[in-house]
Amino acid sequence: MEDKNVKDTVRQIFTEYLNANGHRKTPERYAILDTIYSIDGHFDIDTLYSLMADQENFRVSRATLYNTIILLINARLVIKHQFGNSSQYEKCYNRDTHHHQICTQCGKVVEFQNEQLQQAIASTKLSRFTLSHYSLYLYGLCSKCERANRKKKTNNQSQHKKEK
Amino acid sequence: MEDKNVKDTVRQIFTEYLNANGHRKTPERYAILDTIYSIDGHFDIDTLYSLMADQENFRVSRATLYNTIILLINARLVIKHQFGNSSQYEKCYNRDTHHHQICTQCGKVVEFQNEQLQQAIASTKLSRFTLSHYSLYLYGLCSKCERANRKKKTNNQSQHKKEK
DNA sequence: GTCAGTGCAAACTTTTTGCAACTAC
DNA sequence: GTAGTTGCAAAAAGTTTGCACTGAC
Repeated sequence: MEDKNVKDTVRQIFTEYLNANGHRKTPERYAILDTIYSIDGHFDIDTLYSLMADQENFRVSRATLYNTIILLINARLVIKHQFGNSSQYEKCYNRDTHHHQICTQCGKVVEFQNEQLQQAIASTKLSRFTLSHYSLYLYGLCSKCERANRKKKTNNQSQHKKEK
Repeated sequence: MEDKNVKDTVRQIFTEYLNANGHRKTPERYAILDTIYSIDGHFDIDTLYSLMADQENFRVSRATLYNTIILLINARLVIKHQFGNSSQYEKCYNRDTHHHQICTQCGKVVEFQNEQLQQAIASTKLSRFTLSHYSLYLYGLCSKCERANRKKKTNNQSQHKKEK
């Protein structure tokens, strides 16, 4: 039931945000918010689009998704990431701060937490800037790809020898 | 002349990279590398394209720019960022590690350095992952936009009062 | 001489925009 | 009733791809 509470809370936050900014409270907007808060991890617009069509049987256009997600970002209920080709989003209310570890080869994204890192970032003094949120992306090779590369390299070398 | 040295060095690193991977050493590739290393800060493909056309009077197609920049990334001479709409790149040889402060309103990007942050990130223990590089983006409002917003908000409120 | 690399244009993908229809207020 | 929203389709923006030609090896 924890989950239901979160959904109710974010709906309320969204309502307040819409009121405060003179936006209308349309069913589309709430349906989008609900769907997003039932997704774990990252998603892009296309995934969200299919998900809503399939599960919620509430069809919204892509244009509306783009419009609404901007509102949700401003309401601090969603954050936007930009790894890979398309923008990725994720819910951010009641979520622990986390960082992203991205494999430059296979594109796999792993989230991790690190108290010390968070602390270091939060305590950074910024001049003439009001921090709202941050993203830390660590790029590198996941163990799987690293192993694959080692294997490939060995093969290449033996091939080179053969050629010569 | 420091600058010339850097350009020579990166050209050499690139040559080694191309040799090691069986790629050809075309004039286009070196012209692109040279142009990139004469740019301070970030650039996108389009900027690079115009810059080469205007200044270096060496015309290369966008396709070649995309191809070459992938090689440069692999050679660790360029890194890729993804804020805003188009991918941003920057040279990375002989540059101090720095972080990015991005205004969510006007899109302005400011670089800054912070020893403590760097240390914290570098010393983070990662499981099953080989770190190659990282990006820290701090999102928020620059002082200019913040001031503008305050002004706007005040105006809106007085307008509301009038309407009522 | 060969094949990787290039330029060009077309294709593709993601996001934005213009406009008519709709509906929350 | 009216102005903010929506859906749709077209357009824009960024990137990738196919193909014929070129030039590095």
